[in-house]
Amino acid sequence: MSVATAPLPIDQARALLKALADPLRLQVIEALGGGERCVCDLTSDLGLAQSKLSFHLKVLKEAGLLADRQEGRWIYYRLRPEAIDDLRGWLAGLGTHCSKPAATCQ
Amino acid sequence: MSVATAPLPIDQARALLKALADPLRLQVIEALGGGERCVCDLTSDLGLAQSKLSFHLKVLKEAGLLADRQEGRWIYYRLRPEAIDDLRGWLAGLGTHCSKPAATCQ
DNA sequence: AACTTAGATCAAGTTGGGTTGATGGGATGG
DNA sequence: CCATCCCATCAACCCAACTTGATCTAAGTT
Repeated sequence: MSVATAPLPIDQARALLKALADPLRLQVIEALGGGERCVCDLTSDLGLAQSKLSFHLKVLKEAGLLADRQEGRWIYYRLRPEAIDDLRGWLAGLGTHCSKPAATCQ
Repeated sequence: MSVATAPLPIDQARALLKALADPLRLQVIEALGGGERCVCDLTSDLGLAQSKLSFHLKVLKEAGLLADRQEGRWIYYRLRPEAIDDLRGWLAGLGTHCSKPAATCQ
């Protein structure tokens, strides 16, 4: 069983959504969905300019979606599934009361 | 119990994320989380210019996050929780294999 | 120490997308 | 009809964020 996470503040939810809402970053996320990778592998797999990938990795990391570690001169990035779970939990709260009928305008 | 939804194509996931990744649209989503509302109420509740709200409602609707209906001269918008569930399901698939260790670079 | 490689950072250029104000169009009421 | 209200649409403007190419730093190598 999973531990219930505290409800995400809306600003943090938005930061996660914004970080994910980029086609290139989603490719990175999907690539890392298969496991930890070093930057050089991501660069060649996705066919990206090095500075471009570095820019997007930073965005994802600052949003809390990625973690990294250094080993020699290589840096390995991995997903932080907690961040994704937090966002999923936040999204779950949205639809719960939405079927309440509107007060009729007049 | 809920019916299992087909896995979302990545482009559609991105469209949903992009639509949600805006502070104003998130306010709209939250407001509609409480139930259906007409545009005039949303305009006054959120203190928005009418054309601005209309623009964002269109974005959300085209992403599949909102549905609307007309009644006289008023138009009521409501959340489509299926869209949110689809996105949640897509996010759930991301973290499942991400703990696989990286192949060591050398 | 000099060189090479992995990756981050920076400045300049470009653009997608949000904002603003005005106009258009359908529905109701007088 | 004519006026009014609700909402969508359009054009012009503006800006945050992405891209590009160059430079910088740190770790290894010789």
